[in-house]
Amino acid sequence: MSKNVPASSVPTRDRLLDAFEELLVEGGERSATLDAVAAAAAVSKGGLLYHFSSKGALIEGMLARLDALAKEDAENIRTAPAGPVDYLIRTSVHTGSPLDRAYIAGSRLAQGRDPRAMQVLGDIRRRWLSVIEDAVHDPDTAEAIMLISDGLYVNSSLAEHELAPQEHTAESMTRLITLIGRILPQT
Amino acid sequence: MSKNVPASSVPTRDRLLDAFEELLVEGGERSATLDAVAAAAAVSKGGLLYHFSSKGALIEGMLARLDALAKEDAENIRTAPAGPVDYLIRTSVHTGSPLDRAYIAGSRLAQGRDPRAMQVLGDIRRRWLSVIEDAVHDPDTAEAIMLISDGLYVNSSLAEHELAPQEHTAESMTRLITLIGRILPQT
DNA sequence: TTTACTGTACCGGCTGGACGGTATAGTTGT
DNA sequence: ACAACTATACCGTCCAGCCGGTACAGTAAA
Repeated sequence: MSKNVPASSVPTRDRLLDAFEELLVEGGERSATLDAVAAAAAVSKGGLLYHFSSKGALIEGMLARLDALAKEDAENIRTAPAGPVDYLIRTSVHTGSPLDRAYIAGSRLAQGRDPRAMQVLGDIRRRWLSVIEDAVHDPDTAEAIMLISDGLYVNSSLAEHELAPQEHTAESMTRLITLIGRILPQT
Repeated sequence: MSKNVPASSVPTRDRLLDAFEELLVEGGERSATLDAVAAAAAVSKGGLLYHFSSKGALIEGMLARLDALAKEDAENIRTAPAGPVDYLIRTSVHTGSPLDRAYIAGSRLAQGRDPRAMQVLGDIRRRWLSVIEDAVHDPDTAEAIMLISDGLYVNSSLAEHELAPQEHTAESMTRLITLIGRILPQT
């Protein structure tokens, strides 16, 4: 009955957050019930409520972790060797990174009209846009690049589970970035 | 012989579909319950189930109408006086048109992982992409334009109810279209 | 033209299951 | 001893789907 598995090197709290995100990504808001989250994290329902006293607390915990990851990422974008635009576009297709998963999970909640999730996602986008604006020195160009990034995210999200409208391969991303080069202000 | 109810010139079936879409758009998947749909359409629950024998049937009815609207729209894009790209981009921000509403409603279901909704949305996107490809004669450029369109849709959807990351005005759309002009293959 | 019947459109109460949350008694590792 | 759980039972609410009605329009034979 006991899980003495060494898998529990990860704290239960984080495993619960991971399970919550996974359920949101795979099955949408409706499937992410407290019972399901507890089961997926191999924790009893009581155990879940020990760490997060309500579903709202679970959501806030998840959004807080997303926000922290996004802050790190903004710094990665700013200091990327190949440049912010290259980095942003390439990381806009899902790689299965913690930030990816957390971001999609947050999107699911935002689609469910959760105001906290909408707030956090809005903040993250503003942060990214600001970094790109600093890099390209033109608001309209920055906005266009952000739109492409947004589009990639959405498509990647739909494509994740079969039936992609189009594969976004490394080569196609390179061609896309070349194309974006044409809208950058001439230096 | 006249209808004693002049207000409901719209058939009940369509009013139910309208109400379903509205609830999906405004409140997400969770709020679009059968009771809520019936109430919003000023019909009893029994009346709803007379027209749509299950929630699945309601979803399928909504998606069928969306698909029909999208087919008309693809034709509008192809034959637009200002050109397909101009038309596609300008109609990617929400105007409150029936297609807009239906499309967002479909997106909500797709985020909830409904395979029928994902299928329909995928078909629609492929149709649009195909029209743009015919217009710009380059797959990569067409894909980039579609990504911007996707991005506009998502942002418009988040912006709809307060807290837009950025207003998308008529002027900013014109500037965006000018920018897109730079990635078109030289003629 | 009355009576009997049929189909369409709709009402509203009910049930069973799922979900969020509470409670509580017991267990395990440090 | 205390924190970190497990296990189980329970409550109120919400929801999808079901069912027994009602109202009425048309139709058709007597």
